[in-house]
Amino acid sequence: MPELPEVETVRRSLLPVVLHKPIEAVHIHYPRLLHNRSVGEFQELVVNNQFLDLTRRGKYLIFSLEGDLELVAHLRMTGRLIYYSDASIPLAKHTSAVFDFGAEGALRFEDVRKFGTLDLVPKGKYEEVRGLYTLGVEPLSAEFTLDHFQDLLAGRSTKIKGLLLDQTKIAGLGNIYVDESLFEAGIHPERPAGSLSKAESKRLHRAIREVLELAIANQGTTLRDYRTGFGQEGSFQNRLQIYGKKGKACPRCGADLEHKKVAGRTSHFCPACQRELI
DNA sequence: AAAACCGCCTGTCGGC
DNA sequence: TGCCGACAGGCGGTTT
Repeated sequence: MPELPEVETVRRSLLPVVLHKPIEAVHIHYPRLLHNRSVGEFQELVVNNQFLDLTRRGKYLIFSLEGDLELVAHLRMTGRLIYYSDASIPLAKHTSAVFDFGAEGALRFEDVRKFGTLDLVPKGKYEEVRGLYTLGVEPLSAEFTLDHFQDLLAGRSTKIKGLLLDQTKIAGLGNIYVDESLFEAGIHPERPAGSLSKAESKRLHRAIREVLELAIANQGTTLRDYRTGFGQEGSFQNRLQIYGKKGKACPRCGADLEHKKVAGRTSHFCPACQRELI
Protein backbone atom coordinates (compact mmCIF):
# COMPACT_ATOMS: atom_id res chain seq x y z
CA MET A 1 0.00 0.00 0.00
CA PRO A 2 1.40 3.39 -0.76
CA GLU A 3 3.40 4.66 2.21
CA LEU A 4 6.02 7.40 2.28
CA PRO A 5 8.54 5.66 -0.04
CA GLU A 6 5.89 4.84 -2.62
CA VAL A 7 4.38 8.32 -2.58
CA GLU A 8 7.83 9.90 -2.80
CA THR A 9 8.66 7.65 -5.75
CA VAL A 10 5.46 8.70 -7.52
CA ARG A 11 6.36 12.34 -6.88
CA ARG A 12 9.87 11.98 -8.29
CA SER A 13 8.68 10.07 -11.34
CA LEU A 14 5.90 12.52 -12.19
CA LEU A 15 7.92 15.68 -11.55
CA PRO A 16 9.65 15.76 -14.98
CA VAL A 17 6.51 14.95 -16.99
CA VAL A 18 3.45 16.73 -15.57
CA LEU A 19 4.58 20.30 -14.82
CA HIS A 20 3.89 23.32 -17.05
CA LYS A 21 1.59 21.46 -19.42
CA PRO A 22 -1.78 23.13 -20.00
CA ILE A 23 -4.60 20.89 -18.75
CA GLU A 24 -6.95 20.79 -21.73
CA ALA A 25 -9.64 18.66 -20.12
CA VAL A 26 -10.47 16.88 -16.88
CA HIS A 27 -12.59 13.73 -16.86
CA ILE A 28 -14.01 12.54 -13.55
CA HIS A 29 -15.22 8.95 -13.74
CA TYR A 30 -15.76 8.54 -9.98
CA PRO A 31 -17.12 11.84 -8.59
CA ARG A 32 -16.82 10.81 -4.92
CA LEU A 33 -13.08 10.96 -5.41
CA LEU A 34 -13.39 14.74 -5.24
CA HIS A 35 -14.54 14.94 -1.65
CA ASN A 36 -15.17 18.69 -1.29
CA ARG A 37 -16.07 19.83 -4.83
CA SER A 38 -18.63 19.12 -7.49
CA VAL A 39 -17.34 17.86 -10.83
CA GLY A 40 -18.36 21.17 -12.44
CA GLU A 41 -16.53 23.32 -9.90
CA PHE A 42 -13.48 21.11 -10.13
CA GLN A 43 -13.34 21.27 -13.91
CA GLU A 44 -13.86 25.02 -13.94
CA LEU A 45 -10.87 25.58 -11.67
CA VAL A 46 -8.52 23.03 -13.25
CA VAL A 47 -9.20 23.15 -17.00
CA ASN A 48 -6.80 25.57 -18.73
CA ASN A 49 -4.71 25.64 -15.57
CA GLN A 50 -1.36 23.86 -15.16
CA PHE A 51 0.68 22.16 -12.47
CA LEU A 52 3.56 24.35 -11.32
CA ASP A 53 5.11 22.12 -8.68
CA LEU A 54 4.63 18.78 -6.99
CA THR A 55 5.56 18.23 -3.35
CA ARG A 56 4.87 15.57 -0.72
CA ARG A 57 3.84 15.68 2.93
CA GLY A 58 3.47 12.31 4.64
CA LYS A 59 1.46 10.18 2.22
CA TYR A 60 -0.11 13.23 0.54
CA LEU A 61 0.91 14.58 -2.86
CA ILE A 62 0.40 18.31 -3.37
CA PHE A 63 0.17 19.74 -6.90
CA SER A 64 0.40 23.55 -7.02
CA LEU A 65 -1.70 25.23 -9.66
CA GLU A 66 -1.84 28.76 -11.01
CA GLY A 67 -4.19 31.04 -9.12
CA ASP A 68 -3.22 30.14 -5.57
CA LEU A 69 -4.76 26.70 -5.72
CA GLU A 70 -3.42 23.34 -4.65
CA LEU A 71 -4.61 19.88 -5.56
CA VAL A 72 -4.08 17.45 -2.68
CA ALA A 73 -4.04 13.77 -3.64
CA HIS A 74 -4.09 10.71 -1.38
CA LEU A 75 -3.73 7.21 -2.84
CA ARG A 76 -5.00 5.38 0.26
CA MET A 77 -4.91 1.63 -0.40
CA THR A 78 -4.81 1.01 -4.12
CA GLY A 79 -4.56 4.40 -5.81
CA ARG A 80 -2.15 5.02 -8.67
CA LEU A 81 -1.17 8.27 -10.38
CA ILE A 82 0.32 7.36 -13.74
CA TYR A 83 1.51 9.53 -16.61
CA TYR A 84 0.68 8.28 -20.10
CA SER A 85 2.47 9.93 -23.01
CA ASP A 86 0.06 8.22 -25.38
CA ALA A 87 -3.55 9.19 -24.69
CA SER A 88 -4.88 6.50 -27.02
CA ILE A 89 -4.01 3.74 -24.56
CA PRO A 90 -7.38 2.43 -23.28
CA LEU A 91 -8.38 3.49 -19.79
CA ALA A 92 -7.71 0.97 -17.04
CA LYS A 93 -10.85 -0.61 -15.58
CA HIS A 94 -10.84 1.43 -12.36
CA THR A 95 -9.84 4.85 -13.67
CA SER A 96 -11.25 7.54 -11.35
CA ALA A 97 -9.98 10.68 -13.07
CA VAL A 98 -7.96 11.88 -16.08
CA PHE A 99 -6.02 15.15 -16.47
CA ASP A 100 -5.65 15.52 -20.22
CA PHE A 101 -2.63 17.45 -21.54
CA GLY A 102 -3.68 16.94 -25.18
CA ALA A 103 -0.68 16.10 -27.37
CA GLU A 104 1.47 16.18 -24.22
CA GLY A 105 -0.21 13.08 -22.78
CA ALA A 106 -2.32 12.63 -19.68
CA LEU A 107 -2.16 11.99 -15.94
CA ARG A 108 -4.57 9.28 -14.79
CA PHE A 109 -5.78 8.44 -11.28
CA GLU A 110 -6.52 4.71 -11.12
CA ASP A 111 -7.93 3.15 -7.96
CA VAL A 112 -9.41 -0.33 -7.62
CA ARG A 113 -10.87 0.20 -4.15
CA LYS A 114 -11.83 3.85 -4.69
CA PHE A 115 -10.59 5.08 -1.30
CA GLY A 116 -8.28 7.63 -2.90
CA THR A 117 -9.12 11.33 -2.73
CA LEU A 118 -8.50 14.60 -4.55
CA ASP A 119 -9.04 17.86 -2.66
CA LEU A 120 -8.79 21.24 -4.34
CA VAL A 121 -7.93 23.89 -1.76
CA PRO A 122 -6.72 27.50 -1.66
CA LYS A 123 -2.93 27.46 -1.32
CA GLY A 124 -1.91 26.41 2.19
CA LYS A 125 -5.50 26.02 3.43
CA TYR A 126 -4.70 22.60 4.78
CA GLU A 127 -7.26 22.83 7.56
CA GLU A 128 -9.70 21.85 4.81
CA VAL A 129 -7.89 18.53 4.54
CA ARG A 130 -7.94 17.26 8.09
CA GLY A 131 -5.40 14.46 7.78
CA LEU A 132 -2.89 16.76 6.11
CA TYR A 133 -3.37 19.55 8.62
CA THR A 134 -2.69 17.31 11.61
CA LEU A 135 0.36 15.47 10.27
CA GLY A 136 3.33 14.95 12.52
CA VAL A 137 7.02 15.26 11.73
CA GLU A 138 8.53 14.16 8.41
CA PRO A 139 10.76 11.23 9.34
CA LEU A 140 13.40 12.05 6.71
CA SER A 141 13.58 15.73 7.61
CA ALA A 142 16.15 17.44 9.84
CA GLU A 143 13.42 18.03 12.44
CA PHE A 144 13.13 14.32 13.11
CA THR A 145 15.96 14.25 15.59
CA LEU A 146 16.58 11.54 18.15
CA ASP A 147 15.45 14.00 20.84
CA HIS A 148 12.20 14.65 18.99
CA PHE A 149 11.59 10.92 18.66
CA GLN A 150 12.34 10.20 22.31
CA ASP A 151 9.95 12.99 23.32
CA LEU A 152 7.21 11.29 21.27
CA LEU A 153 7.75 8.03 23.14
CA ALA A 154 8.31 9.36 26.66
CA GLY A 155 5.68 8.40 29.19
CA ARG A 156 3.36 6.71 26.72
CA SER A 157 1.86 3.34 27.49
CA THR A 158 0.46 2.83 23.98
CA LYS A 159 2.00 0.07 21.91
CA ILE A 160 4.97 1.21 19.84
CA LYS A 161 3.38 -0.19 16.67
CA GLY A 162 0.29 1.96 17.12
CA LEU A 163 2.35 5.06 17.83
CA LEU A 164 4.47 4.59 14.70
CA LEU A 165 1.31 4.22 12.59
CA ASP A 166 -0.17 7.42 14.06
CA GLN A 167 0.18 10.02 11.31
CA THR A 168 -0.18 12.88 13.78
CA LYS A 169 3.05 11.76 15.46
CA ILE A 170 5.21 10.75 12.47
CA ALA A 171 4.02 11.29 8.90
CA GLY A 172 4.20 8.58 6.27
CA LEU A 173 4.78 5.23 7.95
CA GLY A 174 2.31 2.42 7.22
CA ASN A 175 2.08 -1.24 8.09
CA ILE A 176 4.97 -2.50 5.94
CA TYR A 177 7.64 -0.02 7.01
CA VAL A 178 6.63 -0.07 10.67
CA ASP A 179 7.10 -3.85 10.77
CA GLU A 180 10.39 -3.66 8.89
CA SER A 181 11.71 -0.87 11.13
CA LEU A 182 10.76 -2.66 14.36
CA PHE A 183 12.48 -5.80 13.10
CA GLU A 184 15.57 -3.87 12.11
CA ALA A 185 15.71 -2.37 15.61
CA GLY A 186 14.87 -5.66 17.36
CA ILE A 187 11.79 -4.31 19.13
CA HIS A 188 8.51 -6.17 19.64
CA PRO A 189 5.48 -4.32 18.19
CA GLU A 190 3.54 -4.57 21.47
CA ARG A 191 6.17 -2.94 23.65
CA PRO A 192 4.76 0.14 25.43
CA ALA A 193 6.26 3.15 23.65
CA GLY A 194 7.54 4.66 26.88
CA SER A 195 9.28 1.45 27.92
CA LEU A 196 11.98 1.61 25.26
CA SER A 197 15.48 2.18 26.60
CA LYS A 198 17.61 5.02 25.22
CA ALA A 199 19.57 2.48 23.21
CA GLU A 200 16.39 0.95 21.80
CA SER A 201 14.82 4.25 20.79
CA LYS A 202 18.10 5.21 19.17
CA ARG A 203 18.15 1.98 17.17
CA LEU A 204 14.52 2.45 16.15
CA HIS A 205 15.05 6.06 15.13
CA ARG A 206 17.94 5.02 12.93
CA ALA A 207 16.04 1.99 11.57
CA ILE A 208 13.06 4.09 10.49
CA ARG A 209 15.28 6.42 8.49
CA GLU A 210 17.37 3.65 6.99
CA VAL A 211 14.39 1.53 5.98
CA LEU A 212 12.62 4.49 4.36
CA GLU A 213 15.75 5.62 2.50
CA LEU A 214 16.43 2.13 1.21
CA ALA A 215 12.82 1.69 0.12
CA ILE A 216 12.92 4.98 -1.80
CA ALA A 217 16.18 3.91 -3.44
CA ASN A 218 14.30 0.79 -4.58
CA GLN A 219 11.26 2.71 -5.89
CA GLY A 220 9.00 1.35 -3.16
CA THR A 221 7.31 -1.99 -2.52
CA THR A 222 4.95 -3.54 -5.08
CA LEU A 223 2.98 -6.37 -3.49
CA ARG A 224 0.03 -5.98 -5.82
CA ASP A 225 -1.32 -2.56 -6.71
CA TYR A 226 1.40 0.03 -6.26
CA ARG A 227 3.08 1.47 -9.38
CA THR A 228 5.41 4.42 -9.95
CA GLY A 229 4.29 7.45 -11.94
CA PHE A 230 5.51 5.61 -15.04
CA GLY A 231 3.40 2.54 -14.26
CA GLN A 232 6.39 0.44 -13.18
CA GLU A 233 6.68 -1.85 -10.18
CA GLY A 234 9.00 -1.03 -7.30
CA SER A 235 11.62 -3.55 -6.17
CA PHE A 236 11.73 -3.27 -2.38
CA GLN A 237 9.42 -6.30 -2.11
CA ASN A 238 12.57 -8.29 -2.93
CA ARG A 239 14.35 -6.80 0.08
CA LEU A 240 11.66 -7.12 2.74
CA GLN A 241 13.00 -8.88 5.81
CA ILE A 242 9.79 -10.03 7.51
CA TYR A 243 6.67 -8.37 6.10
CA GLY A 244 4.35 -11.09 4.75
CA LYS A 245 6.83 -13.82 5.72
CA LYS A 246 5.00 -15.60 8.52
CA GLY A 247 6.33 -19.15 8.95
CA LYS A 248 9.58 -18.43 7.12
CA ALA A 249 12.95 -18.33 8.81
CA CYS A 250 14.09 -15.12 10.44
CA PRO A 251 16.89 -13.72 8.23
CA ARG A 252 18.86 -12.88 11.36
CA CYS A 253 18.46 -15.89 13.67
CA GLY A 254 16.54 -18.53 11.73
CA ALA A 255 13.57 -18.77 14.12
CA ASP A 256 10.09 -19.10 12.62
CA LEU A 257 8.61 -15.67 11.95
CA GLU A 258 5.17 -14.98 13.42
CA HIS A 259 2.34 -12.55 12.94
CA LYS A 260 -0.53 -11.30 15.06
CA LYS A 261 -2.95 -8.39 15.17
CA VAL A 262 -1.49 -5.38 16.91
CA ALA A 263 -3.23 -2.01 16.90
CA GLY A 264 -5.71 -3.52 14.45
CA ARG A 265 -3.08 -4.49 11.89
CA THR A 266 -1.42 -7.74 10.96
CA SER A 267 2.02 -7.39 12.45
CA HIS A 268 5.04 -9.49 11.54
CA PHE A 269 7.90 -10.11 13.93
CA CYS A 270 10.58 -12.56 15.00
CA PRO A 271 9.74 -13.97 18.45
CA ALA A 272 13.43 -14.45 19.20
CA CYS A 273 14.92 -11.17 17.94
CA GLN A 274 11.99 -9.02 19.09
CA ARG A 275 11.18 -9.92 22.68
CA GLU A 276 7.94 -8.73 24.20
CA LEU A 277 9.28 -8.88 27.74
CA ILE A 278 12.75 -7.71 28.58
C1' DA B 1 -5.80 9.43 25.93
C1' DA B 2 -6.39 5.33 23.77
C1' DA B 3 -8.59 1.39 22.00
C1' DA B 4 -12.11 -0.78 19.47
C1' DC B 5 -15.14 -0.70 15.97
C1' DC B 6 -17.40 0.78 11.47
C1' DG B 7 -17.62 2.60 6.76
C1' DC B 8 -15.62 3.29 2.48
C1' DC B 9 -14.55 -0.39 -1.79
C1' DT B 10 -12.89 -4.46 -4.84
C1' DG B 11 -10.20 -8.51 -5.64
C1' DT B 12 -8.21 -12.67 -3.96
C1' DC B 13 -7.92 -16.68 -1.39
C1' DG B 14 -9.03 -20.71 1.54
C1' DG B 15 -12.54 -23.81 2.91
C1' DC B 16 -16.37 -26.54 1.88
C1' DT C 1 -16.46 -25.70 -10.21
C1' DG C 2 -18.89 -22.28 -7.46
C1' DC C 3 -20.26 -19.95 -3.47
C1' DC C 4 -19.06 -17.45 0.88
C1' DG C 5 -16.75 -15.31 4.30
C1' DA C 6 -12.37 -13.50 5.71
C1' DC C 7 -8.96 -10.55 4.64
C1' DA C 8 -5.97 -6.82 2.72
C1' DG C 9 -5.12 -1.76 5.78
C1' DG C 10 -5.40 4.15 5.25
C1' DC C 11 -8.14 7.37 7.29
C1' DG C 12 -12.21 9.66 9.41
C1' DG C 13 -15.64 9.11 12.44
C1' DT C 14 -18.12 7.36 16.60
C1' DT C 15 -18.36 4.94 20.82
C1' DT C 16 -16.44 2.90 24.90
